[in-house]
Amino acid sequence: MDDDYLEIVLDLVERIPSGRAMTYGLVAEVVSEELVAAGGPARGGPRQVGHVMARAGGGIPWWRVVNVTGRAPAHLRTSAIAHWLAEGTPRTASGERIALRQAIWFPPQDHPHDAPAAR
DNA sequence: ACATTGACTAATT
DNA sequence: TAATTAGCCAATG
Repeated sequence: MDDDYLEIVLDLVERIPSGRAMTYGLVAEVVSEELVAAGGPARGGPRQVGHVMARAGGGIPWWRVVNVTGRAPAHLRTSAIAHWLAEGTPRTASGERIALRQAIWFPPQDHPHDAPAAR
């Protein structure tokens, strides 16, 4: 993937507020929208986002990006949980995963509570 | 060009 | 809730 793609993904991830989270799929969708808005073709998917994260390594709040089940990858699970605890991210009773319904975050594009018809 | 793989997801069971 | 299966998109061999 291009550095372009990488930049957009990382920029988005860094905008996720402390104590909140986004899923890989959601990140992928927002990035695609950005690409289209920039005049390019939509590309990438959840797995591409994952690859970007892997390449970026540290230096970004990777623990705020989780899979759709609210869990972090096996090898990072423990430290991710520590971060969630430190940030007060809503977690499930088991503590191993994030309570997505409460923690999920969407970029501030508009958050109208009742405007489902648009687009 | 084909097969495999991966910080994934959605639908079934 | 957890395990399986089949898609998915792009990179790699």
